[in-house]
Amino acid sequence: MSVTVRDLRARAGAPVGFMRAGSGVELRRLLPVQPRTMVEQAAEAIVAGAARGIFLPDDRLVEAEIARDLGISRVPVREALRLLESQGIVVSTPYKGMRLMRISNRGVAALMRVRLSLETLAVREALAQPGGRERFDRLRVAAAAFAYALEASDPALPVLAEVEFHAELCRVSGNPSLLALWQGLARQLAVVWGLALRLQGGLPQNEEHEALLEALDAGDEAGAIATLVEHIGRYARLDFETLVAERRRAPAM
Amino acid sequence: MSVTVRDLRARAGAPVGFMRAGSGVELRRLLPVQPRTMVEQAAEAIVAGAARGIFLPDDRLVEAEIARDLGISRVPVREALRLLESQGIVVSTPYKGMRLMRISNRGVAALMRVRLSLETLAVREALAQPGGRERFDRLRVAAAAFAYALEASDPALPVLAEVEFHAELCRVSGNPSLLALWQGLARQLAVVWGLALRLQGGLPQNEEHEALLEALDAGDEAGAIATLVEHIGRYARLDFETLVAERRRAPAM
DNA sequence: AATCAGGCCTTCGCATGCAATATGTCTCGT
DNA sequence: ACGAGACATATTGCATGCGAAGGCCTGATT
Repeated sequence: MSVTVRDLRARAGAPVGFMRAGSGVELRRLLPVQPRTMVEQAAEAIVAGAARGIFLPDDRLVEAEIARDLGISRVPVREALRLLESQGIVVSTPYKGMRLMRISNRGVAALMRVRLSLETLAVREALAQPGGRERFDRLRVAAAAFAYALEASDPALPVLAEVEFHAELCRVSGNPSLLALWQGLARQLAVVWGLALRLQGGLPQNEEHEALLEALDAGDEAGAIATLVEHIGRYARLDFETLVAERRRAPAM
Repeated sequence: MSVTVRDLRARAGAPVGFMRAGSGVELRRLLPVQPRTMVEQAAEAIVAGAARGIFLPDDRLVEAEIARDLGISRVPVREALRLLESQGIVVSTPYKGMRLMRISNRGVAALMRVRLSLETLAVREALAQPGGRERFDRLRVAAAAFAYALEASDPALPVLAEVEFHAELCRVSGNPSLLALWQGLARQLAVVWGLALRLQGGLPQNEEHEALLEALDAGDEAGAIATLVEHIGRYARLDFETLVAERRRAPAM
């Protein structure tokens, strides 16, 4: 039990956007420090817990339990859960509590189609943005970070880096609505990917990032989109349902 | 002040999904009644208030004030605001409070591009669904409801019906992720449309719904998407910034 | 033996209260 | 007069507590 506490707290320090400082605004030395409220930390801890397999899909998320583990009261936990609810990570039934999102193969496939649609738009708008190839520098940094994360011992790091790479793609599109929407999806993806962690072939390859970057540099919209289709389509072919079932039988795996 | 109370409470009864019972599952007589918590009602009341012009873009949303107006405590209001935050309707700065989303012409245009991307996917997936033309019956109902709402005295009704029509479009796509994402956008759209209420040309025309339905019936994907582009592009050409400025000078208008 | 009713227990929903932070104002010194 | 510092107020963030709804177990009844 106390392991869960440590785990959640530890993860809270390495959230989805863990590389924000590195890949973000490099020029401004002192980026404005925003006070991190319990709510955000709780939300990130819950997502991280799900991505880590501490919570499995369709598991019940008991407020009091999470609050105890995080060492805070139920109120910020509730708010965090609400936040996650409208992002589709948890589903709430009044007076019955919250559960982690269910994962079905159909659901993941549908999710990936939506995601592909958003990222296709991101590619189009990124290419339509003014500026030269230096627009994509941050994307290059993210790709490098991903390659680096692949070498790390922690299998969760590539997942985070992968999320960050695609977040950058949406960011360079210059469309704030697009980015916001994608951030919501990213958390769902983090949960899904958490399952596929140890699956060979589940992790994306760095070559695909490079290929995407090359197509972007060349202004090759169709090529970039084709790369995306391939890159994202990979996940839609995995069998998440049996993965969940296995994980439920052997939680330690 | 007590006007605000009444207004918010009244609107809480006619939320964005106000026609859910009518356009929803017709066959099952008794659809399961879910207890409506204060949080949902508060969220809908806030969105409705924004769509009504009670709150203008970038206005501060003081928890205690809203709680007083709604006659509830601050806790559910906070949760509602969190919910809206992750949908982009309000932006929160820790210890400084929540503000309603800002509206800029660029922002609306970007939002509309994202929306168009989602609805394009909706059309594609809806056409790919099995079944005959009866798949779109609910869409037809929504279109009829919109036509009916145009005749109503309340200028807010067509906006709600318009939202509902497009929500149906996403629903018939059979893609739950797509629908969920769109629902989040819908609330932003409700706020934006609230501004354009009295603008001639701001309201959509029913003919476009009919044209879309015809194209869908014919299985004409390109035609349907072209209609959507036209239909949605209409909004991107409005000048929301001066609209907000005018509204702020003459709130009673 | 199966079923249904009743009570208990868990958990959620919301209210109240206090601490923490920001902001406006006022005074004081230069 | 102008700016800096300190106080006062407004508002948010979080904790605690109580009532309410749902689930479960037990036991009585058919």
